[in-house]
Amino acid sequence: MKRSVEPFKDYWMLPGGMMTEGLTMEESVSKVLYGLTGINNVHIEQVKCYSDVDRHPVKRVVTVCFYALVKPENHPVIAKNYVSDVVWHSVNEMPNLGFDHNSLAVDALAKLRQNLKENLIFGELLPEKFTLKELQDLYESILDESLDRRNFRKKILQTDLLIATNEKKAGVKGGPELYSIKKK
Amino acid sequence: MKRSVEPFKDYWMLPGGMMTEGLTMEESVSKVLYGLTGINNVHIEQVKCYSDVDRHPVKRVVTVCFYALVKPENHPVIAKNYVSDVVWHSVNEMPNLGFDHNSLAVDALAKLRQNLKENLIFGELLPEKFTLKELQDLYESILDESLDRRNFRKKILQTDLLIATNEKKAGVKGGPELYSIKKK
DNA sequence: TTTAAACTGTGTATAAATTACACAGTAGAT
DNA sequence: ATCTACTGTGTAATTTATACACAGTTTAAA
Repeated sequence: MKRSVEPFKDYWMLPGGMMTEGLTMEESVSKVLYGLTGINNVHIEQVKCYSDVDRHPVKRVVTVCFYALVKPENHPVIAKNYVSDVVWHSVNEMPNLGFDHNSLAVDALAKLRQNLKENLIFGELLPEKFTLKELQDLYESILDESLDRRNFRKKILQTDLLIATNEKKAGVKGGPELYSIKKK
Repeated sequence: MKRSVEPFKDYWMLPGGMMTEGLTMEESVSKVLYGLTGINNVHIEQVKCYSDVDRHPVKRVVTVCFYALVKPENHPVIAKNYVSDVVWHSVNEMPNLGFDHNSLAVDALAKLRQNLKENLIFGELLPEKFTLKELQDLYESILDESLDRRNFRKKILQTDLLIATNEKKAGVKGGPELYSIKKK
């Protein structure tokens, strides 16, 4: 989002704000995100805590960074509060960010990739039931590499994280099987 | 350490305390650790932030957990402040801890293992120059599994993280080569 | 000083995991 | 009815991980 106040006025930055008394960090993060962008009800994951003394030029700010899994079409963004603009940037073509947010973005992306690979956490980025092609497309866009279709399918199925629903997805040629995440 | 005040009086718990104004989280952690146990000048790594509203029964406490790499013989411990005893417990025979510190301990151990494997971070747990045997012993005790000596040696050498010093360790049969961590 | 004990350093064969790759079948679009 | 775009599947080749034994060196003990 673009910041409309000093310091770092007119800089792009990640959405951020204060913790709320009586809420957990996670609840506060969701509240801040909603308050600045209108994005609501999304899955978040903790990245890391930043506490350098001078990371904010005016006052002392300790930040715990989270990333959120947001499907843009589900969440039209609205700039609110001290924000003049909210825009989606490709992770490969990001502007320079204010504060130390370049570091936060790098760390968050690394954590996202790790979580996708190790735990298959993708929140609402896919619907409840999805095809292996859709899952592979998600992997490829997040990891930014292309994967062999047969090997991907083999590997993902033998992890035993998915269950076949015995339904086929309509509207797509080939009539692919729909899968869902196995709940433990 | 054993706590001498309420709440959780006489419970075992991990050393913990308040952040100091003007210090980073890392500096505060070192100061707290020193203030409670006398342990000083050790490598620390961040684990995770905990913010459940009721994790402390009396007041609201948000904690960022760190682990430290401490070689006990280098740091005789002294119970200070509100601590009645400081003792080393094997990770396999730990008492039940007060607050939510059982969770913190589990998460910290997992992070330590991950950091050892992925980044070969072991702080002062080995001397500047060490033998492959000493490194393997460290791996085995932290990971709690035994490793094949030849395969370990092969694997660790091909990571290119170590350099041979062309010195041999005296006082040990076989006259093993000393290695040190390659600084980047 | 000789001998024993405890350790170091090394290579190869086997098993397991990962990678590369092609074609027949199905559903939608024309 | 035909074309197009997609799905679903197996095997061979390569890479990586595992299992395993013996000769050489140094210290400690006799």
